[in-house]
Amino acid sequence: MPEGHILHRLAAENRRLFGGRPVDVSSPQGRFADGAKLLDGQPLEQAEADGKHLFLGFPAGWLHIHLGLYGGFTFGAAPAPEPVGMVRLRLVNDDHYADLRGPTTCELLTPAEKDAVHARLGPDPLRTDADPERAWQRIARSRSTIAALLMDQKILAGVGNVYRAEVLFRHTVSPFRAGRDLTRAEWELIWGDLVELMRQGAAIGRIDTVRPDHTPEAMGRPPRVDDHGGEVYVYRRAGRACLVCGTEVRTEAHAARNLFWCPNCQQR
DNA sequence: TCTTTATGGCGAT
DNA sequence: TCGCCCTAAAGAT
Repeated sequence: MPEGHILHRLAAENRRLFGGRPVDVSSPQGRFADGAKLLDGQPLEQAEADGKHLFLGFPAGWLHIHLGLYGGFTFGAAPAPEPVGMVRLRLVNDDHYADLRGPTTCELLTPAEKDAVHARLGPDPLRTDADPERAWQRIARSRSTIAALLMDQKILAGVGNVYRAEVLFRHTVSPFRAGRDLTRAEWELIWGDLVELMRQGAAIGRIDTVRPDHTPEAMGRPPRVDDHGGEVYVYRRAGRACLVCGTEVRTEAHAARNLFWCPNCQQR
């Protein structure tokens, strides 16, 4: 269930549980057996995220993990139980274990290869070294829709389908507007909002985007939590009433991903 | 016991 | 734009 905020949490969690001490590394499923053997018994020295990429630093190299659409970590207290299902990677020390299932990527990289991954990513709103100007330069010149641009990891790293839908709603921007038709002021508000929303998402571990004045409580409706565990305006709310104006929220496949928007609040 | 779905991304066409 | 890869859980039959 990974957008960028989750990866930053995972970096912190791995650092907290395994940082600075030797880790038993294995691949119960077998698909990462060779890499696991190289890392087994080494201390975890560093952990960081960039966009949706997670990097765990060991003396033998950087373990590069990308969760893809449905990869995920589970953590628990030692002793680790018998692996359940397809456990690609297992990290264990005296106190804790972590299981990784279903990642798109789980590989060992050299420092140069890791640099190459960073180089092909746009600025990540959750990183202090992010330069939003790099993203703006590309958006301002692009004929692609802002919906497609926000999801393009070369333009902006870490934003996924939920944050895309929600940040466009919050700024009443139609997903179908071309990047080059956005004003600089609109972009600056969107970027600033992403920084704030994703920081909060990283802090609490779920995506909440509904402003206090639009919560069900404030609107006099019964409380509600969406499927993904947070409160959102439009993501996966197709056919239901917009929390602001009551218009039916729409959905449509756009570049192979489901897009959600309010046709009244977000006019072209 | 199936089929579908998912907060991603890649390569082929 | 399409098919495909990774996996588990929910929904349909």
